[in-house]
Amino acid sequence: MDRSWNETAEAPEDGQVSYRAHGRGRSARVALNHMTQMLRASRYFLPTLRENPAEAEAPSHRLSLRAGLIRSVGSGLYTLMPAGLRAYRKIENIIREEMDGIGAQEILMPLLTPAELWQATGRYDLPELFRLSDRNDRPFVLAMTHEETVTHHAREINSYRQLPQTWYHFGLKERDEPRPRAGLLRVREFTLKDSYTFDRDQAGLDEAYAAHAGAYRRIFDRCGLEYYEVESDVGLMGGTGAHEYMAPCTSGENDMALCENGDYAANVDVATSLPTSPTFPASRTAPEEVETPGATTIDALASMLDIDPRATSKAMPVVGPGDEVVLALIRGDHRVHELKLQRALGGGFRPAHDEEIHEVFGADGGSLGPIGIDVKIIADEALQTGQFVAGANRNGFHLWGVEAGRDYQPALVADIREAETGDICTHCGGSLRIEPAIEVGNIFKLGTRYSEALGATYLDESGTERPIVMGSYGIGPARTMAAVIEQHHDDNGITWPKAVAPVDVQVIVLGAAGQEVIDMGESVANDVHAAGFTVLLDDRDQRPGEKFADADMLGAPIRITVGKKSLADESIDLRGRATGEETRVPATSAAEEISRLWAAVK
RNA sequence: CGGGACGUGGCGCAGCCUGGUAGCGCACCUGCUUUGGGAGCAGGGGGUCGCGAGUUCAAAUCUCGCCGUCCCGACCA
Repeated sequence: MDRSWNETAEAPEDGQVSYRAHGRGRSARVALNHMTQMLRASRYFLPTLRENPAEAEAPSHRLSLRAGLIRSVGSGLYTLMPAGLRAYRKIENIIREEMDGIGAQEILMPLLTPAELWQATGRYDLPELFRLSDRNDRPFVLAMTHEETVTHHAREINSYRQLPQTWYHFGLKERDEPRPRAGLLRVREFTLKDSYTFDRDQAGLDEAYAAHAGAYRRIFDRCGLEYYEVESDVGLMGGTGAHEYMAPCTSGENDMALCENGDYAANVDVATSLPTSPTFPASRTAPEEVETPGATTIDALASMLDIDPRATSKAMPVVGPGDEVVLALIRGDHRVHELKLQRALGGGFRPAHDEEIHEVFGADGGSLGPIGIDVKIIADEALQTGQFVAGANRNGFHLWGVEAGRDYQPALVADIREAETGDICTHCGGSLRIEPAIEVGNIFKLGTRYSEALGATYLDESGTERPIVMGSYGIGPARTMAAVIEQHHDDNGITWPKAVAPVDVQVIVLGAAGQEVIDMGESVANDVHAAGFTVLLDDRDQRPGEKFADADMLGAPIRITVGKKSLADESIDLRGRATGEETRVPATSAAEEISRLWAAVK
């Protein structure tokens, strides 16, 4: 068998009893994993749209609505319609197989959760958390993730002999998102495959983590997704390491830095890179004042002095932790990355107000610099070498030749700038580019935060009580489905990878061509179905154009056309959705030809 | 939470400025013709114009309030 792996169990030669799904009183073909079916468009609820829905902009959002895969119930709330659920189940099955493959055990935890568990971990007050009460006023939450619940269960683990464990489930999550967007890409309710590992120590966690990374790569590979495994910020959860699986697409919410040579990929929140080198003006032995009337922007300054904007520095006064005014200093052409600066400051910050700036610097924004002031300076790494033109802290003036270490002493030199396209890869010297991507999965070394908070401990060989070392891992199957659509579509609709397509083959019977053509279409569809494929037979009384358009929209990997022409020479037309290649084959060899073509399509 | 836009049959929209019969295209139902890339003709069904107040003889239209939706940003275990 050269079909995708999860389908061997459904092949006709497996000897299973075959039922037929459609039509009362008839039989449906049932297999262990999922059914291959013979679906009839005349009876299948596939509400395709002829026009673009006004509310949908992202390609996956637009196409899932137009192909009849999803319908909205409210902001960030979607129903998967029959065809949408079929694709979703394909992805779910792939995930389940790979999780089982690394020895993970499937469980199912409730959505409704006693508030105590969340109070115990200090997460009860998260703004995204839906809170509610029962009739006796007992507080509950709708789980937005299941660390609390799973750790509650891990309290039953007592001995090192019971470790390691890996548990997973496909569970609903509820999140009061500030802004749901783009169809399935960011929603308020969704099913997450979340898994949790329990180990004795960091080494065990490292192993579990690596196993998950392997499984995740296989999952996304099988789904036909282009993705990058990138280091990510451990965020508010703390923890000792994390990666995200990022699928590049125009609708992506995160920016990634990618090396042209493929040896570096990171979320810009944590990306490190080297800036391109400026062309410096003649160096000075000491800072030298220059009049720059009205030049309060880097562009204006650079053109007035006729210098490379990269040879300037830019000052951003902020009020950091402890209400202290701090000067963040970066190169003129760079942008401060807020999260990085926040990490360097050790807490949140806000831009300083105009009055605060004037009081501390004696000058206004646009003329600020690091010299002659009594303020803590955080300088970006890019300013370490070279002489830069900096603000003089005197309106209308700048300084030539300002050098870190010689002319001012930064309290801290740190990477606080946004990586940008054109930066140099620290690994290989290649060129980096920035691309948007959507996060389809993440893996996270939690450590002992939850086990300590909830008292999930075990006794080691020496009888010492230790907290269980945990990891958590998530994949959103519906978001993955949306990401697949983002990456696999054209002007006419979705071009599904075969492993996740809602149906394998669509058979179009053209027009009211008469009973003979209909019979031929039925016969071909039955043959192909019997060969182990899910078939959608378009037996509707519709115009050819509409049937072709719907077929393109839904995007089954292979389309078969049966029409008048077929009667003449007993032939049918096979067309690959993604390639558009069409071939004419004898109708009697349909099943055989489809199997052959199937092996070739992606 | 800040900024912007929108809410009128299932879908896409016009009408609103300048108050007076709720309209168009698609879809839907019936009949006839048609059928290899979203048909034609004829007939037909379907709308508390988001909700609530107010102004007015009269409100889809003007005023105020609320709700909802989308987009940008902030945020995002």
